[in-house]
Amino acid sequence: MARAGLNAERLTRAGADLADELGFDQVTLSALASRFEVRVASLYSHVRGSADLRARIALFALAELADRAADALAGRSGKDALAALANVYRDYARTHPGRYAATQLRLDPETAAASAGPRHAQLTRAILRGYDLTGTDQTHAVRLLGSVFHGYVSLELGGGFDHSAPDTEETWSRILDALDSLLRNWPD
Amino acid sequence: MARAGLNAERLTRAGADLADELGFDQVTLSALASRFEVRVASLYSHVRGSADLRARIALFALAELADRAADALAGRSGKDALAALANVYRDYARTHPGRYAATQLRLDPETAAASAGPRHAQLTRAILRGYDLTGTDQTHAVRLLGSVFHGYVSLELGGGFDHSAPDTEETWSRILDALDSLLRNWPD
DNA sequence: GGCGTTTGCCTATAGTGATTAGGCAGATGG
DNA sequence: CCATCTGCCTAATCACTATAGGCAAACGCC
Repeated sequence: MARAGLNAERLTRAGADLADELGFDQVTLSALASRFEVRVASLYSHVRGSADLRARIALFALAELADRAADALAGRSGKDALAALANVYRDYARTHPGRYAATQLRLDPETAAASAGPRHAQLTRAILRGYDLTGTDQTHAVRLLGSVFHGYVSLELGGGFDHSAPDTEETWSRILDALDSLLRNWPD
Repeated sequence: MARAGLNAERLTRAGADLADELGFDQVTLSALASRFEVRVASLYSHVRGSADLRARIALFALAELADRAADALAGRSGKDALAALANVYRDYARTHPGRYAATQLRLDPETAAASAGPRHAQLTRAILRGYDLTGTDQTHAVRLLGSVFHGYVSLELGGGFDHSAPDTEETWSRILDALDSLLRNWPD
């Protein structure tokens, strides 16, 4: 019987594709097995089960997103950097909704700490070098930016802004203006 | 055989409780049936199935949350109103994580339009009366506030702010200060 | 109070996905 | 070239969803 050449990484990537096509919660071992024309039980040699697969997809997506963010930030600063990072998140969510949904999976503490999650915080913090924030205000600002990016993107993706004018493109650009202005005039 | 007195509303409320206890995606007809000491098939007389139950829980939670928001806003304006609304969302998510997760369920367009979703937008817009924003800037600000509230609350709930100092209480209060300041000095 | 109708909850059955145990054969290495 | 390993298999079990059809409790009417 011909071997399919499965391994955890190929399964994870295929699972991520499946997530983008069907939605993250439609990622099943059955669907994945069909894709490789293999029996479901065969997957258990490579991943521990359904939960493990999802966690792997989440880690993969977090890392991929952090890589794109790092690329986008290279050579930029100030508002330019702010917009670049924000757009990476938004574009990623729009082009890879399943992968983006995966990044929101709750990981257990050790896994989360070893994930690319902290890199995201670092990248956001890097943006603040172009602004005049010190001490704990930096952390507050990192959290605010994370909240806005994640909140906006997930509301837009979830259709929360449908059925209301004006279009989201304009709002997005005005929000970036507002954040830039806020960071330049951060209140004590 | 004694009747259990089931109906859609009791099932929805019990489902919401189940969501808070086990997580929204652990809400199953099986678990709900056990809770009422009834067979799973019996639930189908009251809800169309699992998806219908989840949608009902989502609508219930959206309405409950809008009611609390409306209560909290009564008699307040300016930053006082901003903080009151923000805290309603945050407190709801912390005390009722399953219900809060339910509010993020993607509803089909007609259902969404008939839900309490638009009321949330209206309540947020009401806050802006205390600030000097006109025309489309109001909509942009509504979306920004929605993004921050939802983003912060879901990151905090998802553990995204664990393992990093300072505590989230301080960040939350500083974010409210920052939003108030931003709304008072909204850039053109 | 009896009686027909409604309706609430039941049993039975079937389909899908997750998971584990154990087997066979293709790949690998001395 | 044979022993071992390992990749994928079949088979079986369990949980949840869903539908069809049945029985009896509740209800309304006289």
